[in-house]
Amino acid sequence: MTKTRDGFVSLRISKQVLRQWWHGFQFVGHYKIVIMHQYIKEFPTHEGKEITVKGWVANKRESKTNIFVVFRDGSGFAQCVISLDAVGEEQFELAKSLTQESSLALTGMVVKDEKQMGGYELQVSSLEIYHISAEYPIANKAHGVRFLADKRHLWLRSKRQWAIMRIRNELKMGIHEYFQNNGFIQMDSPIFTGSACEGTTDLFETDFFGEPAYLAQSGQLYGEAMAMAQGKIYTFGPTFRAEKSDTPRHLAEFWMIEPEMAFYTNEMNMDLIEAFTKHLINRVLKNNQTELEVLGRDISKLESVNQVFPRVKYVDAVQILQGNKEVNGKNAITVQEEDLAAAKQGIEEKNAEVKERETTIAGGVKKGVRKFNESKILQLKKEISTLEEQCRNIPKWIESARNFKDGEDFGGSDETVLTRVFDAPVMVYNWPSKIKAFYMKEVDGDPNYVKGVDLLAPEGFGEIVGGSERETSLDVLVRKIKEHDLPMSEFEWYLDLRRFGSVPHAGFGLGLARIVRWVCNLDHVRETNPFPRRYGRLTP
RNA sequence: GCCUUCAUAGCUCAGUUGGUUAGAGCGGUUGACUGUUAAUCAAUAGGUCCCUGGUUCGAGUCCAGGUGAGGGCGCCA
Repeated sequence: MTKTRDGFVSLRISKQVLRQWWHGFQFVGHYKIVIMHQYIKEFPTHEGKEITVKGWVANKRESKTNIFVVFRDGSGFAQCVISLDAVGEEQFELAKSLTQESSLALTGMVVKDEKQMGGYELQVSSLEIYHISAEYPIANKAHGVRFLADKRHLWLRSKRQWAIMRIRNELKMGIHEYFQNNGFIQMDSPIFTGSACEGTTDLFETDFFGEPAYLAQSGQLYGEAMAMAQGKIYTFGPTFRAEKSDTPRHLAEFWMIEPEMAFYTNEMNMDLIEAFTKHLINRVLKNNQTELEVLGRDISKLESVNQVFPRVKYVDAVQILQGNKEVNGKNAITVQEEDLAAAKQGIEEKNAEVKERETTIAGGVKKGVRKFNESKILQLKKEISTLEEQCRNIPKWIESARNFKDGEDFGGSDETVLTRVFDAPVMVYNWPSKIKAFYMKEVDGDPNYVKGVDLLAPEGFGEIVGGSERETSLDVLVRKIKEHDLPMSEFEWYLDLRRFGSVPHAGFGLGLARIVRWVCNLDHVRETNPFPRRYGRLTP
């Protein structure tokens, strides 16, 4: 029982229980009874009971005396059976008028049925329609990415998108849980920044009371200030990059998590990254089994996080990438050549199957058999075109990896080639100073390298975390700001952190979209955000 | 910005060496069917073949330019 705002006491109660209690129930004082509906996710606890659920029609199949509604209520999907006998003619006629995405309340008995997703179905005794949906544009079949992106506000209702958003939510909960349980304080870094430290080309400019202001690309420097006050902190907020990056890994607006820890070395930083990542993935594995199943995710690939993450120095990673150094008997270049050969063979096999199925159809078969073969052929052709794209790309990747110049940053394909030789996520550390940011601490005795670390996800997903130990010396920092040709005046407040009790500290940044993409095995980050903002897409 | 593939019904796609009246499935509508899993079966409506120009007796199909999209790369505290 909970007290409502108007001073009444509300009581969660089902219709059936209410009916049982009705005669013996005494109204004493100011009580109000609120009849609550239930949720599909709770079906197991309602087995054998009559309950009401409220939601939408995801799909409908109809026969003379039965209507099967695949019903969704946000908490899950379940089949609801409306039979003529149970609801009577009038309500059955009403049910016939239901279209995809019509909204309604269904009352009925929860019954176990192993064939159903979730293991239960609802045998409906009555229904109440809220709204009959107009013709719904998204059918229960394949659509193109452009069409779906235009219909994002509706696409979110699809089972696959439902699963992704739930996993995204679980990851966010896991992030807060991990940090809160480990002594971190969450801080909110500013979104408006007044200074354009490194030029304005990658920044979104806005008008701040007549002054130019820019949307934040990172909260890290502010996080460092807060870490000097609170010890261990993390930011969790939106960041904005105006780069014209049209790749499956980039968004113009994305959510970033940036922990910063006083008295942490890069070693400790890497330990944290590893423990943190393990926590997140294991939490999803435990709590999102249904969602992972909807996505068809290979669980064993995610379970690989429970191994020790390999830690590879940049110089060794370069050797591995160029094919000069093997990992567990695997050569990066050879693995790519094998992938290429496998793709070519796959194309041949699939082409042969297409021909075989076309011959079957040409022979004259029943409509059902023909349709089955036709849809198979369509699917095969799609798979073939994916493989053909691989055949075009892999040789370029091999070329790029072989000719990789020591001292440069890894490109998207280089990360893919590198991670293919590892089963677990891999950490690359001690990067060349030239390609990394000014605030990274130089490796002791070798100023050509800095104590930075990138976490690369397996299966070709690439960088999801970037971090480093921060430079502590005022003199070195001043020198580096000059070397990077940055405006010293903008960093005066940041340099104060090195003037007043400077300490060793480290931190990292995690892109939420990137980890969602990896966990859900998505081709593109555009599916990771409810309404993604990226180069070439601002609506809906 | 570069490379590459593509643009045909509301959606996903066929459309042969250029040939006369433009094809299927899904979705919509109507009807049939006692348990379906993207149900099935029968019927029905639905088209500026992206745009502009060219070659040709004839262009959805060939050529040139444009526009838009997919994939790869680049850019990328």
